[in-house]
Amino acid sequence: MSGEKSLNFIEEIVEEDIKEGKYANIVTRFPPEPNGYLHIGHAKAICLNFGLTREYPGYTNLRFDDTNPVTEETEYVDSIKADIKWLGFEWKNEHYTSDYFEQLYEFAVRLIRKGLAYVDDSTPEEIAEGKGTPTTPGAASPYRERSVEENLSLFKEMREGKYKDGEKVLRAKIDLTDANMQMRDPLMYRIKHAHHHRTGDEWCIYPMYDFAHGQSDSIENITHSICTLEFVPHRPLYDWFIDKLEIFPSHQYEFARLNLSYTVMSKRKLLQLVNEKIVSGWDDPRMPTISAFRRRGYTPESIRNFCDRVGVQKRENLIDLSLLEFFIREDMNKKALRRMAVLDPVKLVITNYPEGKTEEMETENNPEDPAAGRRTIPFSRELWIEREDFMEDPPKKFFRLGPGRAVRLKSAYIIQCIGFKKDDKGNIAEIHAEYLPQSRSGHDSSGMKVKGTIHWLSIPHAKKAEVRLYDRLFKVEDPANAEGDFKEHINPDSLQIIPNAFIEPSLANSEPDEHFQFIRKGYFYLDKDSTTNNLVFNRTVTLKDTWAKEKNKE
RNA sequence: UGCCCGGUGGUGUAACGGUAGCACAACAGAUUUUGGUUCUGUUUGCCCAAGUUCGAAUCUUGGCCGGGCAACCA
Repeated sequence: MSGEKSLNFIEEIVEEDIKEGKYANIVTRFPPEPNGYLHIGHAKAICLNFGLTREYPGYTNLRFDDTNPVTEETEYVDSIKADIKWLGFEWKNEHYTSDYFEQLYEFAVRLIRKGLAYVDDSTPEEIAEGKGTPTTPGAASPYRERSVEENLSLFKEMREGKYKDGEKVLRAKIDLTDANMQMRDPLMYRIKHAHHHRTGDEWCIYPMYDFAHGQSDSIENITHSICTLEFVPHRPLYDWFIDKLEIFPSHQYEFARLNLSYTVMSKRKLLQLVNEKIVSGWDDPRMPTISAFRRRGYTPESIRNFCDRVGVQKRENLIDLSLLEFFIREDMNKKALRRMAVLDPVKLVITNYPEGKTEEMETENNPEDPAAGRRTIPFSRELWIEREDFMEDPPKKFFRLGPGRAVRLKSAYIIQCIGFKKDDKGNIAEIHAEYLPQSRSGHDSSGMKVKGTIHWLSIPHAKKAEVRLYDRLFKVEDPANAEGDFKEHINPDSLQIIPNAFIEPSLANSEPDEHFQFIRKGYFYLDKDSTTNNLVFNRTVTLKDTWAKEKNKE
């Protein structure tokens, strides 16, 4: 295989189907339930489904699987559409399973007529008991042998609202002894006197997912119906419905869902984090949702590249968070404008620099992209530098400031530390240094070489901003499968707010959608909480930090 | 204990009977006015056992291990 891209197993199937002439065009669909926000796991499914119809002739539908009115809301419909578009994909048709309710009802009637479905008055407990266990066969319900006529009229009455929630259900009549639990007379319809986000109060019976999903695929002529592994045992049931109903044979293929380390991926758990206010909302930048990644400063490209790289397979997986971080760093390195910001300031006084003097220092916006241009930054006698860039008693490998040590101020002068002051509590309050006038950036005739370069801001010129630093939401790699409740593993330091960070003047006019690198600190993105008077920056991701590793070795 | 799915370096993912490769991570070095970027190099792997074959990660059989299935959820 010389340089050819290797295909995943679904692409292989599609390619084979097209080659054999089974289909001239393929149709796929992305079928979210509007009961939560989309997460990075959905992104994988989106890239797969929409990606397939980019590579091969055909199209992809968006279908909202809205068969459970109790949990579904229009807010979720809107967020899902926005997220798919943001990721860069377009659907051909927008459908809702609820659009097929009448058709599905008719399908159910058809099965009753064939003697393949019956109304059951049993309680949920009785039905559960009647299903048996994986190792013991189930037993028939006493209502299993009702006549077609009786079933027809009872089902009609169910629809008409004659019964209360839970009083009756419609079940498929298959085989209570099947080794596959899904085939033991599964429920097709249940009664729910609930308001539906689209059909309102028109219906009081709703189809189960298992009776809606496959048929909806069939109605839309979906050729390759792609879903996750947990539905593998359901496939024989879908095939059974298709066979008995004699409708378009859509085929289901299953892949392993994406798991990401240090987070959770189930909508139920994410909803808990939102409802219990552990995070500020579905788009809290610590969440693994698409809207959270967007807010945090991730780009569609980075997420698509990530999804490409993780591949499509049937084995369980737990992807390293560092892989996702690699892709956003890769993208940001090309795009982000470099800026100076001091997050934890300490004052530096250049004692031999004239008081009141200001110089404009020129510097590049992005060393990786000359087209990004250059800008100037004001320099003066008193500067903010990062507290961690000074050590009173530094080790040999510390290439920053310490008594007697010299560093380059990025795009400005080389300075040498000549002393420092402490406050009452023993904290460093002020650092004193002298600069080398001949060492000005771009005009350096000092002949001096220094090992380190640090960032800085002129105190009289610096502006303030709020900066939010995020870390992984959980302390353990796989919180969902860790000992105890997943919430016990929340990382208490996942959010650090710096209300008064300093930023360079040019940053004061930041526009939304601009990505920045705060030099030596990481990539940052303007948060939606920003106002003209109070800019808020989210840290998208840190830079790789080999010094941090070096420090940890001790 | 029934049925189904799956096991390739630390994590992902290739190989389609013919030299186990790629990415991330890790480690070492070079370059660097970001301890970033870039570049170079290194470590680490076919779940086990039999069989078929000149040759097996790949095919067969048996084991072992992991996951899923018994919601009026999807």
